[in-house]
Amino acid sequence: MAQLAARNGRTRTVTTLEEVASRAGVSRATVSRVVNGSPKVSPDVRRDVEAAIAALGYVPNRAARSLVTRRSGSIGVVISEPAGRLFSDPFFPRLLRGISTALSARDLQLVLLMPASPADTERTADYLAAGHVDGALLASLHGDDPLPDRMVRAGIPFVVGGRPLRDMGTSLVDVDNRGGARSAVAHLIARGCRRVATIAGPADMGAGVDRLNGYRDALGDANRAVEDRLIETADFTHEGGAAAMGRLLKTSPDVDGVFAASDLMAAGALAVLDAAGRRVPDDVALVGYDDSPIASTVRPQLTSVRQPIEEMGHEMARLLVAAVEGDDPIQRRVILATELIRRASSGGRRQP
Amino acid sequence: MAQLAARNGRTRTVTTLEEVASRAGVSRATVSRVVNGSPKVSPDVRRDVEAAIAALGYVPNRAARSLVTRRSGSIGVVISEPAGRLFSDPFFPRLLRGISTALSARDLQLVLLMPASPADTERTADYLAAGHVDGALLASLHGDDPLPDRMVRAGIPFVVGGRPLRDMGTSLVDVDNRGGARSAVAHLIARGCRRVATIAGPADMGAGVDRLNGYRDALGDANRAVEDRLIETADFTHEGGAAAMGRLLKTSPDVDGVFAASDLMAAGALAVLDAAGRRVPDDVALVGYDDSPIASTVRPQLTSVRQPIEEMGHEMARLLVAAVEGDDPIQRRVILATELIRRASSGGRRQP
DNA sequence: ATTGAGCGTGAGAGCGCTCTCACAATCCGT
DNA sequence: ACGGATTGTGAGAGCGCTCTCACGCTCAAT
Repeated sequence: MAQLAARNGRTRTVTTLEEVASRAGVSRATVSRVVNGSPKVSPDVRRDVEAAIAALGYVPNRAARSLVTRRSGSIGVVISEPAGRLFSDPFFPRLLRGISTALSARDLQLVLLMPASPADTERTADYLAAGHVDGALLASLHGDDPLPDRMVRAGIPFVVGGRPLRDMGTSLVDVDNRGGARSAVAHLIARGCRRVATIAGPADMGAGVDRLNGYRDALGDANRAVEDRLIETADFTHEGGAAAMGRLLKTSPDVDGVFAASDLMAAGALAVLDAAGRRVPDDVALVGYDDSPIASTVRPQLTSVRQPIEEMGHEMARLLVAAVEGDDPIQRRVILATELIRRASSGGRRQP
Repeated sequence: MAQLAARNGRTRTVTTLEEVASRAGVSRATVSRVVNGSPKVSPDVRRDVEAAIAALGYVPNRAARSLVTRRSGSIGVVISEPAGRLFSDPFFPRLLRGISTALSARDLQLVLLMPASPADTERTADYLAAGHVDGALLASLHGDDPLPDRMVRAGIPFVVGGRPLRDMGTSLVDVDNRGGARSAVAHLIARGCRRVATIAGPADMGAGVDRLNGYRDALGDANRAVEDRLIETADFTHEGGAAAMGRLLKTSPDVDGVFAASDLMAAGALAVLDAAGRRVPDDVALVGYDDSPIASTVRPQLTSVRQPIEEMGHEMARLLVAAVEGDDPIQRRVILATELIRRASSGGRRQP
């Protein structure tokens, strides 16, 4: 066995195919076949080889394998989020968990990339384009992100999570933001709200735009006009939501229902309503989005739209693996359904 | 240039050292020296080679390099957290961000591993022990995690983040949980609280134990006795904190100060105090821990202990890189300072 | 002039694996 | 019993890189 002198004086032993082969009395090629599950190995030989592998604790060397197969066995996951949502919302841990379980089932490594600056993004793009990974998952792209273009040019398969504003027709997994928002607003209308306002997300993010459209859809469904004065835009944060609610109370004191495009904004709105002496849900019914932990932390607890985030990660990984392994060049788009979670802030369950 | 037929019909070109060498009119070895920054290359040759590299867009093949250097160029980061804290606290995104920036500056890949079950943990251990990474970072180990043992046996360098309960004397980075808790409780005492209770974290986690000890320290500093009835244990969650506060109000209605070992528990306690008609901070002053987003979301905002989490990630990476690259077998332990953030829940800034 | 050190460069081996191809052994149908 | 298909196995090339070693050159010291 090769003695690999570790840098700290300890010694690590490494077993090679060759050694397994000689112990089992077969050739390297045969051991390779056993390791890779080829069917063309007789049962007795297979048994002997497996015994030798177990006895020696053999583990294939990934680098050597990659060198010849031209596959790295790893997938890049890019999270290019400038701290804001990254640090206030458990979205990314959940997404990563979903991706991780799907990839490890395929014995693929998850290489995490978190560019923190435009220069970083450039380096990330270089890294991915250099072919160091077999494919990439791009989460929460912002408007002008150069990554998709670079990937296309480099010919690296990738899947985008969350619809980017500038949709390029690439493979995509998203949650049904529009449908979720629509059901949230429909719920407020069904509950009896006459003036339903919305605190929309940023207009430069797919989720922001889609949820606003869902709001419009629901009003249309109920044959109501969309009034500009009832639409305020914020940045998904607590402070932004509070400010937007303040503006709303000033311009439209008659609102009796608010759909906030994130729980954080809903919480901010809640604080402002509270301070203004408006009771929730009696005077103003409130619905958030994301069903984040904060939704069940504030009082009253927030009715909110739950998204299948882990499933989204799963699905992204599944699509990418299909693109990498299969000869399937088809662009696929998956939209996952959301679920409205009814809590006290909108008067709980729908009143008949 | 080698034509690499991508599986989707597109074609990718790959440049090798050999091609760069022939274009620059030198040998492979010389190009290798330029790429790796060896000083033994004459300026003119270096210039020619660099020009050829740029012209061909050459990028070294990591697999081939790994095969001979016996370094993978990647670091495993293990987050073995069973969903609870993972999804409610931005701890991990921040830690990952810190680790990521430190590693990418060294051109090391971050391979993320998120075992979701004991079987998964076993596979993760196998993976790491097989030497597929140059080292590992283990975040938030739980009591009986088999990882450290396996790593030691396999001779893979690693650094632990957050003191595990069963401390094995390995390299470690932690925040000063004990000191942070101590300063939080000292703050309550200085503010004039006479009966300071604590809602402690789980006794099977280092952070839980350390923060409880910090509570004891502060009482001792003030020459006060530690009363068991003033110590309730919970699981770091909102619900747990609420339940603990409920018990506390029943057994010790005279409490006028509470130190909760997490913001989530503090928020739960706040809701219960509210419901019980106790005003915060006037009747009961409250301090949390983590300075998570929720601390500034609830009303009144929570005084809390802020931890330098990104720095923790940085430091972990730094230590590991030193262990991997240097011939430094020394076990190092770094404890990072915390900071008390004063807000309304404890009456704001210290009253003179 | 002669030696030796020093420096830049090239030749070539080899890292551990996969995969093609050739070959030997077995099987079938006639 | 015989040719041809089928099956399991081994030999060997080669993936792209690093690294050791030898070689030729220059230059200072003798």
